Amino acid sequence: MKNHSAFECVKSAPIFIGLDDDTIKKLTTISTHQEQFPAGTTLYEAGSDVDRLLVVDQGRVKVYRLDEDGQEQILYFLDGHAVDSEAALFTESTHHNFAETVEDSLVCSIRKSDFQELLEKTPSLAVSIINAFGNRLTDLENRSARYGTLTSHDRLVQYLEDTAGKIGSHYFKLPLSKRDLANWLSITPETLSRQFTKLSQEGVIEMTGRMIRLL
Amino acid sequence: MKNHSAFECVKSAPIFIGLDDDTIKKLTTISTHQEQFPAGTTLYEAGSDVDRLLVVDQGRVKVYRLDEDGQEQILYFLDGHAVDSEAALFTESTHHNFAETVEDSLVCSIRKSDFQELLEKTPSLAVSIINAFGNRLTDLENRSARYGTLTSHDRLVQYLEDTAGKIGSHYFKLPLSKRDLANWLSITPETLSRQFTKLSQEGVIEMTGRMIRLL
DNA sequence: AAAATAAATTGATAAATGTCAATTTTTGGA
DNA sequence: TCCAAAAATTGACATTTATCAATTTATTTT
Repeated sequence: MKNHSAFECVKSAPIFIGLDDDTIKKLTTISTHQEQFPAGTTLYEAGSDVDRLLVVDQGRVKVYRLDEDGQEQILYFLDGHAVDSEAALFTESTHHNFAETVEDSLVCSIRKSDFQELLEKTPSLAVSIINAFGNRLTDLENRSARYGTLTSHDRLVQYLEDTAGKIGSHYFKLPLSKRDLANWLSITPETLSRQFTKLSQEGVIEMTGRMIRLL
Repeated sequence: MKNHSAFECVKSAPIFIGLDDDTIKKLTTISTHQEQFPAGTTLYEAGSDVDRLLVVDQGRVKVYRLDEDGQEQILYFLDGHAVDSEAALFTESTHHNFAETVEDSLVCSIRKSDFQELLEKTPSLAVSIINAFGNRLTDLENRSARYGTLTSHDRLVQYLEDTAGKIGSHYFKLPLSKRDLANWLSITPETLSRQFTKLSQEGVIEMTGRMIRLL
């Protein structure tokens, strides 16, 4: 795993896009250096204090919560250079969700208090964050609007098309286990498996293990 | 309909909670005075420019989009003193959604450019907005996490309990038409009707028209 | 590499939800 | 108040999806 500098880690985060290098440098000074976590590491748990802002430099982090039956409900994934705050960096004092790496990941973090202090001094930073939150909101709105009415078949097609678009190729490896994917699409693993079979029969995809080719 | 002053309209908006009166006054100076719209008025359409921030003082506004079949997908409602920005006040230049009053409503608005200017000068305003967006995000996350796996029966119960909680009474009038409610819960009106019948039989509610009593 | 564990698939069945059509109820103007 | 239009309800049926159980395939671990 390539080890970026803390500066690059912060600079490449979408939430900080558009900030001048001076501000980035200020952010870097208050950020911890990168830490490496193996897949399966819990980064925070429901009930723990929200004391820092996470920036995922490399890898993938799954944010989820547990329902009454102890069932995992995946809320979203953090990948690329995503920044997590659980949308609660300012109001909430405790986490409501769980965050766990699903791949080996590099993560740097910024302490909440340091961040708030800097924010008060740097309005352009605030605007960037509002933008980033706005984008997350838009994503979620899209998801709930589209996935709400679609059949499992169409939800899967949507997901595959979205993923191909993001990755920029029609041939890719599923970035999730099929279990997690089923959870993400709010269907059972059995139904997912059947829809994959159906899509193969329909000639929409070719699938070998976790590799998918969209036709 | 009671006609608040523009000051009260702005001050009571959750997004601006915690701001000192000076900042509120500044906001008031750049906000338009209240406008009254009858139910069914379209406030903006997909494709039009995002040029102002809406503050709903009284009434209810439905924000939705149209899918390929021309079907309405309700994204969220703005009521009480909610502020809409379509989460795109800074990044997007055009609306992706439609907004329509579902009750006679009082709305005041703030021009985008004026608002951005003030924001640059007033860090505490930015923090408030980040909080408000964060809350919206949390709401949406809760919705998609909870509603994704629940049956239509349980989704309806959840909704009724949430609504009773918000209104602060176990006896209330549905703030939506049953059509819109079905859409909101991602089920058909027929299924909704059957679930209402079932809840009545189970003794969970008493229903007369749009009046609901939660037992 | 073999054993142990977890993940994925498949089949049979039950439960939930959507669809279509007919009717009743409600709502909003003339 | 009455009438027309929209909304809500109900029934019969088709479709989708979940559930449970059994098996096969992957993935870890020793």
